Amino acid sequence: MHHMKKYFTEGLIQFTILLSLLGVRVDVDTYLSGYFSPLIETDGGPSSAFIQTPFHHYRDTAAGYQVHPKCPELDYFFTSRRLLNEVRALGSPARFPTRVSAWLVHLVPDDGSDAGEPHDLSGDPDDEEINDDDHREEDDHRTGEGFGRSVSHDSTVSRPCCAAGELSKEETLLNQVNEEEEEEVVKDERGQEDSLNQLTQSSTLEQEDLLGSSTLPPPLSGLELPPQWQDFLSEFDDFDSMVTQRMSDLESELPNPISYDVSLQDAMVSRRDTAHSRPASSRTPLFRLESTNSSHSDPSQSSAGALPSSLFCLSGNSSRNDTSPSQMGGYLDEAVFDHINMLDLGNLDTIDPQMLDGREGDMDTPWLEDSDSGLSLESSSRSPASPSVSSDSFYEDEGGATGYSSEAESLSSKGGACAAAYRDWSPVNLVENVWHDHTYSTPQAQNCTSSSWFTAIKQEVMSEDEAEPEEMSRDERRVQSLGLPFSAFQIVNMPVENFLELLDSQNLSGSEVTLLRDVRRRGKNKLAAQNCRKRKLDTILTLQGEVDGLSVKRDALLRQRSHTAKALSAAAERFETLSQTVLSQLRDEYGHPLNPEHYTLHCSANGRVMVQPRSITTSRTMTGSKTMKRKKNKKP
DNA sequence: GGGCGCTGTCATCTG
DNA sequence: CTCAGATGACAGCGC
Repeated sequence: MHHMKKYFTEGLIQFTILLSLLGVRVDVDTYLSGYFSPLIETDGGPSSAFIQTPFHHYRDTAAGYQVHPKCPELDYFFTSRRLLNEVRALGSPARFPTRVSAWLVHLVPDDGSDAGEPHDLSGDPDDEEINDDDHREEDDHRTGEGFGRSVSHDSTVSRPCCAAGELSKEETLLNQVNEEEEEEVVKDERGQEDSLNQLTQSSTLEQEDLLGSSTLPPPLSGLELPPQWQDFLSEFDDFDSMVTQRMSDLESELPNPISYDVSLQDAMVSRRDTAHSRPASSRTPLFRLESTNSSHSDPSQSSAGALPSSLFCLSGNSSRNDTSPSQMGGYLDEAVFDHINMLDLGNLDTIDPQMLDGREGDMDTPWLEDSDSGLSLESSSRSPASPSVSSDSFYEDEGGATGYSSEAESLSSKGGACAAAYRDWSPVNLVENVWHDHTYSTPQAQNCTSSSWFTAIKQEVMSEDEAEPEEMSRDERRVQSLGLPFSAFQIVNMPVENFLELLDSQNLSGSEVTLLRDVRRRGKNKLAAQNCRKRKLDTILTLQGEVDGLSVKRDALLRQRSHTAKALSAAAERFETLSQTVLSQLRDEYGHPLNPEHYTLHCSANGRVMVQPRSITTSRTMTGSKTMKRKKNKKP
């Protein structure tokens, strides 16, 4: 019945696709809701694909396990789904290039050779999940096997032209894989999982082994033992295992010495979140991912409607339309996003969403907001073309700085005037990112010619004059008193060549030149001082975190030492009790019971247990101590 | 009024 | 040498 429904559904989809190609829209969601994920028709015309928008549903049916893989009419469906998979794979930059290059090349007509037997991959849903999950996880490591398998599942759609020979062989082989082999694969994967689990448990086992090896020696050997000895030795074994168990308990009782490991960035993020009330939508992990992608992607590509830009559209809609979290989770793969967010790129969420949408920022954003001198903190690292801005800086710098780098890069790549780039700097972003920014580059207009720069700045000043004047600093007033069409902020942040050109072109006197130089120097130094202080605070916080972590670790070690000492004391006490019990049951050559005060049990290194007079051990200990003392005396 | 934190500024060093 | 950045020290200001 299940297969009949599947085939009927496939026929329905085929018919629907044909109708859609003719321009007739058919809603099959009502039927497919219980079988496929809802199909949403895109507006891209006949070439558009049916997209299973909820990625989680899509993931559950990934690789066509529940869809008949041999329906050529489903090419678009599979292609779109594969592309969506690639979009989702954007979370892992290492995966994306390989698989996209394999899928976007050309379409090979189906020769029917592999259309005979569909893979019976839809039989066991558990296997599907395992295959799907493992496939995604193993892509990073087992590119050959994982890729081959993925190709085999979608072999009716298209074939990768790169490494075609190899893949086609694998494909042919894999098409002949029967159900048993699939089960074996699943078993192997489960075995790998088990091995992984074993690996994760290995450390624990090693610890237990170490603890076990540290216990008392094995039972008596080489002695003729009476029945009482056998009982004693069995009890001794129990004691041995008890000590081991106790040590294991101690290990389990001990908490993780480092109960938390909060990075400075996390601390800064949490601090920022509490200190600034930003819209929640702009701080969601969803938005982080897209910011990350935007940083990775070439602006030209993103503007050309590449995959990242489509993500931006998702972002914009979701953030603007008040999408519920569940809906967000339905549209995007949190697993991928979490993976991305773990890449120390979380602070990219502070990029203005309007920037990501390619829209112009707030044109009336005042630069001089919170500084009485007019040289706002936000000016730091807000250059549209700072010398440090490069695509490589994304990987080298810390997140906040990188976010600005990408932002500035996108701005400069738009080819707009530098003034427009200045206007697009939202001061709010820097206020939040200053905790992450350790480059603290100053804004500069590197890519602008001098004339265009002056023009842009003058236009900006004109627009700025229309805005309400903030409380001006001394330097700001001094600059304005000179009648220059520049603010102190601009004088501070303009490139040095532009500044020199300004000094030459304005026919300034010596004192005026000195004043402008001082204004520029003070402004830069002010920013430097702010950055320096923040850096110092970061260092203090980092060190404080390290101190806290080390303190926790020290406490755990002290507790562990206490527990170990107690266990050792208990073991010694137990050993003494057992020794007395054994000695009381032993007889000397005259049949007299051994006095426990005069004899003791000695456990040798080879596992033998011998009865020795206490005087011998005492004398041995004495001689040993004397030898040690002699050696110590000889050393100096 | 003194303490404290923040901020701007200066001097100096470094790259 | 110039410039930019970093940093210690100091002063002013507000709480």
